[in-house]
Amino acid sequence: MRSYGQYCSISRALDVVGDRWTLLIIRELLLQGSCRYTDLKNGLPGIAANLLSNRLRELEQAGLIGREDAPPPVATTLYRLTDDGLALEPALKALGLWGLRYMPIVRPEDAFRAQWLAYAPAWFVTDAEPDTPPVTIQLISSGEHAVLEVGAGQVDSRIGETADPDLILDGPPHTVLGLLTGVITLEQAVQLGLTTRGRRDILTRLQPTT
Amino acid sequence: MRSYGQYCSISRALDVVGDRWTLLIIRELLLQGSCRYTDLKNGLPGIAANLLSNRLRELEQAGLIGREDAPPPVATTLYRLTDDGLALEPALKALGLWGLRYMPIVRPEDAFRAQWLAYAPAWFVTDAEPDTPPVTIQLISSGEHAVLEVGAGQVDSRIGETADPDLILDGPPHTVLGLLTGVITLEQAVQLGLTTRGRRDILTRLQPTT
DNA sequence: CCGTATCCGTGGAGATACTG
DNA sequence: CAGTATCTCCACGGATACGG
Repeated sequence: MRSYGQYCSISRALDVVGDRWTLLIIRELLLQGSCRYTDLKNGLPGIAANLLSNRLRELEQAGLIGREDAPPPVATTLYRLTDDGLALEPALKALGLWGLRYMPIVRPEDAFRAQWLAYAPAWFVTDAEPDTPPVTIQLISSGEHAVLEVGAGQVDSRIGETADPDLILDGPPHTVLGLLTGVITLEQAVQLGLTTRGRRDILTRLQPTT
Repeated sequence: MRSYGQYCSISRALDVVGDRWTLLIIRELLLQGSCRYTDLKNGLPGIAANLLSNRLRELEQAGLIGREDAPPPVATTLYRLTDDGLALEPALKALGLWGLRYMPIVRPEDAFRAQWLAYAPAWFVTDAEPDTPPVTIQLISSGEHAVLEVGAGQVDSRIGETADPDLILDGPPHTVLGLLTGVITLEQAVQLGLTTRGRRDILTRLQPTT
């Protein structure tokens, strides 16, 4: 990217990560951890193959990511964030928190991935009842699955399914995420197509970051 | 900007502010407050005039900035951030904090402005001795002037000059900002061209955000 | 003087096809 | 699977000219 040519830490940051797609590549590496080219491409629907290659090379030169050879069975290249790359997490969180205001806008053609279903509650929601026994919530949306573990004041998440969750939330992405992040009420979510099964009462534990 | 087409709050945020120059325009409006086209152009060295016009129009449509007519004497248009625009401050702070790691890299041709000298200590430094009487530091660098007020656990700043500061720091941008943000020591700063006048001892109050 | 509009050269983005 | 090569096209940047 062409430098802004300004002695300011914001413009210096954007000199490095201000290019199109760059911060989303960092996002995927944060969410997925060490992963392959194909995993990245899959987590970045819409990116061109050559652009992903270019960005990975640039990010490696900038020292934000590293490549390593995967263990024998697979024998491919794995990409992972360096410490400098990991240090972008607070910036991505702040940007994502700001972006929540646009999540009620529905664009049916938008792509959706399980890891995006998982990270939003983990990053933007806390457990308001730390002394109550932990509970598990199964999230289902657009065929993507994620599991929330709510307890000890924390909300943890992972992609996938769990047996015997305390609550199942199933509906279009904007209903599940809108409910969890506090931009719509349970009644509105149900109206918009959310179905629930299990202990609806535990939803009161979820406290969105403001 | 072309949408990323992903249902994720980070990509939604970047759909709005991910274009080149956009976040730097927000930065200037945050630092300068309500200001004129020319003030923005001056705070964004390197931007093309048409691009600034386009971005201002896009940002207005996105609801991040508003225009208002200035009071009679000047009779020009003033631009200011809306609440949605102001809400980007935490994201810019997080990005700027990350970008500090690149500030020791000296690029002599970089532009420099008083407001960038002012915001960095206010955003990234705290007062480690809240119960000690407040002190004033005059910063001078590349012909730009800023004043720091350190006290009550806070660091406030403004552009300009003050009479009778407790300390004057004068030197190249990377020495003044490097010293204040804790990336170099006083000895290193002096070695790199910083000159001081007054109470050097008050520098120990300044505690960089990690 | 303030702000916008136009023209043009260059480079990055995007789509597709292809290869080890 | 993991990229590379090629092509088209738009966005950016720079200069300049224009309207309030």
